[in-house]
Amino acid sequence: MHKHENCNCNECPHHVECGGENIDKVKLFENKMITEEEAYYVSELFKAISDLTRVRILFSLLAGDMCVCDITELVGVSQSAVSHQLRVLKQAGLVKYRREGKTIYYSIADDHVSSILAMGLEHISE
Amino acid sequence: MHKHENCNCNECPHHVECGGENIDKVKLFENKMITEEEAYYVSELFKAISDLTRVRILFSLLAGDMCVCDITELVGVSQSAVSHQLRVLKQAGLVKYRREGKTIYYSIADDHVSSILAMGLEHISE
DNA sequence: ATAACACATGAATAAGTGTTCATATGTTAT
DNA sequence: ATAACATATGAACACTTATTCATGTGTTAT
Repeated sequence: MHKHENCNCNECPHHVECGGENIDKVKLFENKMITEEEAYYVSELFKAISDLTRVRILFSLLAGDMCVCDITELVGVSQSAVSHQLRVLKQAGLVKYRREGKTIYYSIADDHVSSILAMGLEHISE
Repeated sequence: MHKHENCNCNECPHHVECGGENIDKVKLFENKMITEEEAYYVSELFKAISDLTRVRILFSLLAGDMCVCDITELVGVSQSAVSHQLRVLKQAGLVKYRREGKTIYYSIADDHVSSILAMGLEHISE
């Protein structure tokens, strides 16, 4: 870390003293640090649960498989909006689907997803 | 549910047949359904973990308390950006902080947050 | 009091996101 | 084949959001 003036630029970190005491712990942890790629996937995962409509869809599906029209009715937005959001949830691996004739049934992808949802609900209820 | 033509409007749900078989389960579940308010808080919670920078900040803090300048160095974005995102995390109740002289130390708010982060990381590692 | 430091914040801008509207796709019944 | 149904999708628009830049606030040392 080099000497500097009071600037906020990125290349010239503007702390000298505080870095001294913690820098060892920092360096130590830098190896175990989550990778950029992992962090990205984690953020994408939670991004899929960060929208009101998608959350309502997911909690609806906790009751069991459900077709798009039922979800639409439960959530109370347009069928188109539900379809768009189901695609996001599908791409995030949070839901899966099966076709039965004209109807397509969506469901929670696995128990892991249920757990995450449960933790979220639990967390806000404190 | 009333008779309808082939329209996509919200007031005129366009399914007749598929509603028949599932509508009981739907009605049954409508009572236990997550409230709009709960869903909103859940979505806000996960929204706070839905950004790459914030995820990297949170996983950094899993190593222990850390001052803003160390976080800035670890995450590799500007100090201003880190401060802005720390505010989001603080408002979401995911981190807390304490002041020691000029330095402000941030830390994970509680074990619940750690659990949610761990589940996220675990989920993407499959 | 002044200067340097550690951090926060307001404004502005660019990029991303969710909904609606219109229409397309795939399925079933006639 | 045609019509009706269940769902998906592309384009457009309003809205949100993350960063940067400049500056402000609070603290410590001189």
